[in-house]
Parts: sequence; C-alpha cells; structure tokens
Amino acid sequence: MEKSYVEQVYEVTRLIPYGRVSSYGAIANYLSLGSARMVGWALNKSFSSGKAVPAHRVVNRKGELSGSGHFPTPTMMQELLEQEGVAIEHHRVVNFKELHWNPSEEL
DNA sequence: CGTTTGACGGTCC
DNA sequence: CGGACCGCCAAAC
Repeated sequence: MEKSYVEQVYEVTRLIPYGRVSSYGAIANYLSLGSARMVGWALNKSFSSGKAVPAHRVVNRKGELSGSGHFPTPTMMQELLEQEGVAIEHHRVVNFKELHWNPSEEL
C-alpha cells in the first residue's frame, strides 16, 4: 500500500521541530514528487484528513504566512506560531532564515 | 476528457 | 524593487 502524496506531505510536516518553520518548496524538494503547489494543496486537505498536521509551521519561501487565510480564522496561524516561540511581524516569520527547517539537510 | 485552479518558486524585465 | 510569466502536477468542474 503506497502512501498517497498527501500522506507523505503530512508525514514530513509532522516532523517539523517545535519552534521551527519550513517552506512548501523545501518539502516538495525533499519528497521530490511534485512542486510546492502540491504541498499547499495537500495541506489544504489536511483539515479534512482528521490528522493533526501542524500546517501553521509551513510558510512560503519568504517566510510569509501565506496560508493563514485557509485556517478557521486568519489570525490562528500566527497565534499558533507565537505560542511555539516563533515571532511574527507584519505577517512574516522573524528570523525566518534561522528558523527555516530544511528536511533535505537536517533530516 | 479539456480547462481551470491552487497555502509556490524561480527567472526575467 | 516590483510585477509579469512560466513550470509544477493533482483535483475539481
């Protein structure tokens, strides 16, 4: 039974360390199965997957909370990150370069 | 079964 | 520095 693309995205997303963030492109590159768009698309489905996928730890390559609008409330993503110690300013991750987690290098 | 859409990314101008 | 454009590939229409 091969895992579907979405399941693999969930798996990698769940591996993102606490207090760290990753990007769609990094995950897509690690899985080498598709493009960054697929990751966003997969995470979108995560809401109906029943699994607790920390989608809030995944941002775009600029560190922007591009997916915040897809959460139950637009501010939820930011608040969740702040709860984990990730500072958000102007809809962006502070120190994104340092907090960015690349599965291909750190996993 | 062709077209459009998308939580993106990189390049080009 | 910002905006336009193309590529990625699965799903919805």
